Amino acid sequence: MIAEVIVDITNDQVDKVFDYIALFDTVPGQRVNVPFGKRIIEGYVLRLKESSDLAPKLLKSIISAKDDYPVILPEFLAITPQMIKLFHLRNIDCMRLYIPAQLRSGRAKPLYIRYVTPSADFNPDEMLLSVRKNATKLQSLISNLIIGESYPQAELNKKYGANNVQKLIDVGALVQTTVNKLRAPKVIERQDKKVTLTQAQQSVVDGILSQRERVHLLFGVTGSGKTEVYMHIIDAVLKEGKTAILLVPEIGLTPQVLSTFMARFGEEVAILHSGLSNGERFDEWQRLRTGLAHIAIGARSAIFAPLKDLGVIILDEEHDPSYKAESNPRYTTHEVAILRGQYNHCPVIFGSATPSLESFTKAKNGEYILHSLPNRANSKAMPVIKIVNMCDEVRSGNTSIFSRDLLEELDKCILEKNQAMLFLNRRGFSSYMICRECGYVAKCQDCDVSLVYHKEDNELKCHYCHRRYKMLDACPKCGSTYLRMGAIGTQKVVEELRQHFPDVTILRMDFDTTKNKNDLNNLLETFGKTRPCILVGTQMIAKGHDFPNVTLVGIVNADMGLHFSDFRAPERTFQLITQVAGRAGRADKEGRVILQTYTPRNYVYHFASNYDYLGFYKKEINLREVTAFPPFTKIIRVLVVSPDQMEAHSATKRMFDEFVTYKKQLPGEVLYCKAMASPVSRVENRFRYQIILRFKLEHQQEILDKIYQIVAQDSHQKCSVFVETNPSNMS
DNA sequence: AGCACGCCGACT
DNA sequence: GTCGGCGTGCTC
Repeated sequence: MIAEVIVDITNDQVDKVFDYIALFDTVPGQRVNVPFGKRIIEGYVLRLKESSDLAPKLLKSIISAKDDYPVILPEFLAITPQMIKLFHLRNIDCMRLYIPAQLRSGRAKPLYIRYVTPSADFNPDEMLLSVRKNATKLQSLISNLIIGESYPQAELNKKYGANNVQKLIDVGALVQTTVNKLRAPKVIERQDKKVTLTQAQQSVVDGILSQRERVHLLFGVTGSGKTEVYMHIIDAVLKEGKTAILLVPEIGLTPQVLSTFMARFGEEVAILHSGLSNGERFDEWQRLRTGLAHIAIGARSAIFAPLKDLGVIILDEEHDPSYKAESNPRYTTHEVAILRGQYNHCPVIFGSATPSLESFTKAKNGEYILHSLPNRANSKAMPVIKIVNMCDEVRSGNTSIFSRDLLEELDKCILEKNQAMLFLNRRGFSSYMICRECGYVAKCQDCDVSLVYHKEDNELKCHYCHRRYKMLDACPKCGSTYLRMGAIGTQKVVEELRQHFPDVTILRMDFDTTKNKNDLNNLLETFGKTRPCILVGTQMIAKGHDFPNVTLVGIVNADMGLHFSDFRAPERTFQLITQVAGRAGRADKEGRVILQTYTPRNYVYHFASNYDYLGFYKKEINLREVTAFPPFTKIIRVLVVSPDQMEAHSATKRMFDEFVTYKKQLPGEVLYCKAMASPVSRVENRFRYQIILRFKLEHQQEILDKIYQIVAQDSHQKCSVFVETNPSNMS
C-alpha cells in the first residue's frame, strides 16, 4: 500500500503530498514517523492508494505510527481542500488546527493515578507483631487496611506517611496499580429542570429542525431566550444519538454560561477554552473524540472539536469579532461551521441580538433562513437609554469624565442600594482627535474614516490610504484649542469616581485586573454580593453576566469605537451599546442607561437608543453600498514585515507595482490600491509596510488568486508577508 | 524547516 | 592553493 502523507513542516515548498510505502496497517488521519531527507519527522496520513506515480525506487517507507488511533477524523480530511481554498492555508496548517497543540508538542501527558491494594497474602495481625512499638503511624496504617479495597496512594501517603506506605509496598503487602485518569473540569450536578418554551421560541426550534441542511440566522433581542432555543435543539439532536457544538465569544465563556449548560447536560458537556490547563484541555478533547462527551462548548477553536455525527452547530453572539482568527492560521469560524454543517447534513445556527451586517444580508438574500424573536421572554421593556451631549457639559464648565446626568443617576442608584456598571469603550492603542467644544472629529478627506494620531512623527494619518495630515493646533470648525486625544483608562475613571463617592465600593475589571482566571471569578463574585457597588470595566463587562441588582449602566465614552478608523466602527458601536444596555434591569427592577457622547446626533446613537436594529441595518447597509465597502466589496491588506527596512520597503514597492499593473487589466474592478507604512511602523524592531486593496466581488476569486500569486513570487527569507481579508485591526 | 551543493572572498 | 561565507534547491 502507498500512503499519501503531509509532513509536519510549515513551509510552502513542502506543502504537498509525499508518497510513502505503508508496510503495516495505516489509516487516514493517523500520525506517523517518516524519513524525510536526512532526518525523521512527523507526518499525517491523508489517504491510502494502490500505487504511486513515482518510480518505486524513489519511495521510502513509513517508519512507525505515532498513536494507536487516527488523530484526525475523516470529516476533517474531507473538508481540508475547501479549507485550503477558502482561507489560503497550507495542508499542514489545517492538520494543526484539527488537533490540540499539546498532542503535537508531546507535552500532553496522560495523568496517571497510583492506587495500592493489599496483596493476597497480606496478614495484618502477623505483620503488627514485627513492627516497632513506637511506630504508631505504621501500626494504624496496617490495621486500617481492608483486604479487597483499593486506595489512592497519595491519600495514604498523606495520612500515614509516604515512607510507611513505601515500606509495605517493598515487603509486598501492598500492590501498586496505575490508572489513567481524565482530567475533566469540575462538573456541576445535573438538574433536570424542564423549561417550557414560549410559542415564539417553539416555532423557531421547529423551523430549524425541519430545515436541517440549512444555515439559520436567529435574530433575537436581548432576553428573548435564545439560550433556551439552543438547549432544546441540542436536546433534540442528542436524543437522536447525534452530537452538538456550541460556540461562544472568547470572553463570553463565563461561569454563568457554563453552569447553565452543565446543569442541563451534565457530563455530556466538554469545555474547550483557554482557561483550562494543558492536561485538562487535552483530556476534554479525548472525551469528545472517544464519545464520552457529546457536546462541545468553547470559543472559536472549539469549531474543530473531534465530534462525529454532528447534529447541530451553534455560534452564539455570531457578530463577535473573536470568531475571526486574526493571526496565522487565519480562518473564519462561520465558514468552517458551514463546511462541517454540509458534511454532516446538520443545521448551522448563527444567533445574535445584533447580527453582523454580512450575516443579516445573507439572511435577507435567502442564503440563510431568518428566524426572529422580537420580544423578551418576560415581555419586559428594554431599559431607557438617555443620550447625554458631552459638548454641552464642557460648555457649561463641566470638564469631568462624568456628565451631571450620570452623577445624578449614580447618586440615586447608590441611595437605593443598587448596583451600577460603567462601561469604557477602548480599542487598540491608537486614538482619534476630537474637539471638546463642538465635537469635530478629524477625518480623512478621501476615505471618510477618522484619522489616527501617530506619536512618533506627531502626525494624523489615515489607515485606509496613505494620506498624512499635520497635527491640529486648533479645531478647524470652531477654532477652539480644546482638542483631546488618547483613550481614558479604567484606572482614571475609578480615581475620579472615588472622589465623588468615597464610601462606595468601586471595582475595576479590565485586562490588567483579570490576568488569571480566578481574578475574574472573584471579581464577579464580589460584585454579585456587594450593594451598593459600582463596576468599571471594558468590553468584558458587556458579556453574559446576569446581575439582577444592576439598575444603571453608564457608557462613559461611546465615541471611542465610533471614530476608530475602521469601516465597521458604527456596526461595532451599535452592537456594543445594545449589549451593554442589556445589562441594566434584568430582573424585576427598572433599568436605566446613560450614554455619553460628543456627537449625540450620530445615527448610530439614534438607532441604538431606540433598540432599532432593522433601522440601523437599513441605514448602514446603504452606506456600505454607496461607499463600496464590505459586504459589497472585499478589502485585502498585504502586510510586509522585515528587520531590514530597505528590504521591507522595496518588497512592498515591487508588489505594489505589480498590483497597479494588474489593476489596469481589470478596469473598474479594483477600486482601491495604495501602499504605505503600517500605522504601527515598527514592532519588535521589525519594519512594517502594507498595501491595501479594495475590489468588487464579481471577480474576487480571480483577483485573490492573483494577489496570492504576486505575494508568493516575492516572498523570500528576508521578509514575511501576510495577507488579511477585511481586516479590522490595522496596526 | 534542515541539510547539501555550489560558487566567490581572506587566510595558514 | 584551501576554508568557509550563505544563496539556492530538494526532500516521497
